[in-house]
Amino acid sequence: MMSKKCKYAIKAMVRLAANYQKGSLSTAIIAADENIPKKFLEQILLELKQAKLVNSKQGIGGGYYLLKSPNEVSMAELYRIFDGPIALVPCVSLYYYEPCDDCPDEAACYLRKEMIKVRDKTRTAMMKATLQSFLDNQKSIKQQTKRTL
Amino acid sequence: MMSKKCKYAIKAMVRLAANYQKGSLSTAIIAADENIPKKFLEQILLELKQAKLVNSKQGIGGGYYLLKSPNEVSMAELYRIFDGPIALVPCVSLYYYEPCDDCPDEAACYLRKEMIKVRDKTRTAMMKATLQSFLDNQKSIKQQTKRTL
DNA sequence: ACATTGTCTACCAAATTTGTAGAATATTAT
DNA sequence: ATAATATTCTACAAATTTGGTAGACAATGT
Repeated sequence: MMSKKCKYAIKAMVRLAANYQKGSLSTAIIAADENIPKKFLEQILLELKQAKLVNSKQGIGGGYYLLKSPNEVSMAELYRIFDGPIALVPCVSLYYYEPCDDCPDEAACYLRKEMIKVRDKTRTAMMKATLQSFLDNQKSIKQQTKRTL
Repeated sequence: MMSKKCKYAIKAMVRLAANYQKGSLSTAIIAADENIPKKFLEQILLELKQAKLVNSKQGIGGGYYLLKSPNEVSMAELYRIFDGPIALVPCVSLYYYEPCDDCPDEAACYLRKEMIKVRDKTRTAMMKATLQSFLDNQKSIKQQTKRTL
């Protein structure tokens, strides 16, 4: 499971993506719109700034804005920032590699091959899930509810 | 990431799979072979028994043995027992469904579609990773080290 | 000057993880 | 019978992670 922090980050990023190149959004607005505790969201947005995914402006009319195009930011990237490795075991992680402490000889590990397969499938799917794809979903959902009215 | 408990469970199950229909193995032996804290492993094996994946015999010569064929038990099943949902968010979990508490209207959630895709890819890969596939890996690794000698 | 908004650090409660401890129970060999 | 072996069951606990809150401070626009 993904942490709430990570899910909040995704929702905040989608909100910023919807506002891409249209100025900045305040934490308060994003928090209210997306149902995220404001003070918690502040920390999250700071981390996103450190990761160079967003930038901010202080003062009245200030807030956060996306630095990259919505199709350049994926769930995989956000997951790694907030929840760490996508891999199920550290010894097959691409970005957070560590030897497993219960594993005396990595080359002899009969788990790795399947762990790598799982990682790759998950990773690919998570990389395909870009902010843009979320925006597209949002749009098509809105279209659908409009039709049913 | 997978919990250590789950990883231990997989290793223990592979060990039992290697001994399938050849009698029972004691906790002590499995713990020593697979580098798992014995007392912790006891708890794990009890949970596996409750899940009807293994059975046990007490007393001298006793221990645990696999109830199902090695190709009938997958990593997906073990993951669910020890780490819960494979899905990244509760609202797309097949076995542990729950509404997300930050989500007012599930039908309007623009995250679900991609979350379902990720879940399905991960799930499929985890279901393909059966105890038998681990045994096969183990065998081919042993063959390989034999050739390099 | 003042209201607004982000920045930074510290703190905190609850849950989860990763075990350990020990007594009780069942089984088997002698 | 009894000793040895092995599972069963319950409780406990330290360390880490999660999901936040609080408050002082800094920057910015009007």
